[in-house]
Amino acid sequence: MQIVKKRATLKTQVYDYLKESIIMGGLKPGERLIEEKISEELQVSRSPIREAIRMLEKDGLLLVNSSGGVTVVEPSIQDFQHLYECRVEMEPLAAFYAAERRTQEQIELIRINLLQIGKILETNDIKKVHDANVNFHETIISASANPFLVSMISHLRGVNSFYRKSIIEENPLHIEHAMHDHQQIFQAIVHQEPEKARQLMKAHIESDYIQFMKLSSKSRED
Amino acid sequence: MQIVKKRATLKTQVYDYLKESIIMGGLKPGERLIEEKISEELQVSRSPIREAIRMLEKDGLLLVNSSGGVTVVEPSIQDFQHLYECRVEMEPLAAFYAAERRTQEQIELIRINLLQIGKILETNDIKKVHDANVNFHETIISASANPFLVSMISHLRGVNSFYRKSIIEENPLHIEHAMHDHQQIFQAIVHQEPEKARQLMKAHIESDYIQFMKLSSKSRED
DNA sequence: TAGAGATAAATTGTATACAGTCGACGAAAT
DNA sequence: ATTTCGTCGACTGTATACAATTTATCTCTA
Repeated sequence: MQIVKKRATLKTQVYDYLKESIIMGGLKPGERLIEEKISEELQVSRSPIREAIRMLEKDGLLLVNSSGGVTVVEPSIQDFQHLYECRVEMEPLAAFYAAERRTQEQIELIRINLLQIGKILETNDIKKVHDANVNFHETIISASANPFLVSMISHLRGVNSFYRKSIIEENPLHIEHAMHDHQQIFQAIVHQEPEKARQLMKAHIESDYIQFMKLSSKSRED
Repeated sequence: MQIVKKRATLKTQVYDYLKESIIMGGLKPGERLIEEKISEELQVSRSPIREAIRMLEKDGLLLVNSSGGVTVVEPSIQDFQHLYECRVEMEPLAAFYAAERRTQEQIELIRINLLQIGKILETNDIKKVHDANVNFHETIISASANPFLVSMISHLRGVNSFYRKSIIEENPLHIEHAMHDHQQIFQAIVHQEPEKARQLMKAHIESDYIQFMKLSSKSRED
């Protein structure tokens, strides 16, 4: 383990900053990024900025149009459908391997996470509940101990976060329901029941998807 | 559809060149890339090279070590195992959606591809057989009409190609077997039987995996 | 007024210069 | 001989300058 943190390079910092901005909504879908503007804003030359942009492009968060300009992606309903078609297979797969390979520490991490969610629920702090939920999923994914799976799912979840800010997670009923799912998935992982973990996770993601489709069709009626 | 090809920028050309070199083996696993060297070799400044490197890094083909230098990834047997754990779920998923969504043109593409393989087989040109096989898979993946699936699988297949150059595909029995699988998968897609296509593809990839594991364990004994 | 060119402004693409960092090599000290 | 510092060379990181393109603006014409 490295004790002294490696000095972060500018390109890394710019990358993190832009990614955060996109996911948190500071940069809106469809918005164009101007290298010079970012350069002024962050007091950094264009070189590291351009490298960060190339990375975000590969992450699927930025889109280059034919004439070189880059814009924040604008996921369509169709995109979300495609996203879920992937998530609904891959996260259960991660749960499967997590059940096989999880370490004792990882079990503890999840246990603590679940306890936290319980407490946070009482405070009604939606943002924190959401973060804790994301944390639950990420811990399981990383417990799958498959780097490809980890990277692909985090890619999906990155794009996914465009809608995560929306109302879905604020639906109290949905949260209760999710909590219950999480508990069950946790048990399957603790007891090393891969197939069960997979199926529970699949049902969980599917219910998330249905929830999303309901809300998005409702918002289109408005 | 854009008729006139967008003038390729240098960063794109460098990216393509390096990617090709890595996949084709001109750049060997573990080999370090020196920006200045590439710059001289291609007569291009370091700026576009650096951008290309950032992209290849995200593709999982290059690895940055802690002190900044980049090297070509050296996939371990474990990596291939992880790779297959993903492929064995995702390519069948692609076959599933391909069976649902394939267009008439795509069916024709696959049909032609299968005919070609038949002819090429007689000539014993291993390289061409291999290319045609890759083509078969790629057509199906793109027929799934899910951009996330397409991008993730092509990512996997990119890394996968490190071993594709090996003997596996040169095993004549394996080729015959693969041909048979391909025919069946094609039929399922033509008749729009998603679940059947999925299962056939799964069996197909699994047999590929078993083949690979056999060969790799054999080569370790040598 | 709409449209076609012609300019100018904005923005990206590429090259180059220079600063900072890491590692190898070697000399001095023990 | 081994260790410890320097020092030098090789690279990478970042800034800046300039070229090439694209986009906006303006003017002229029909």
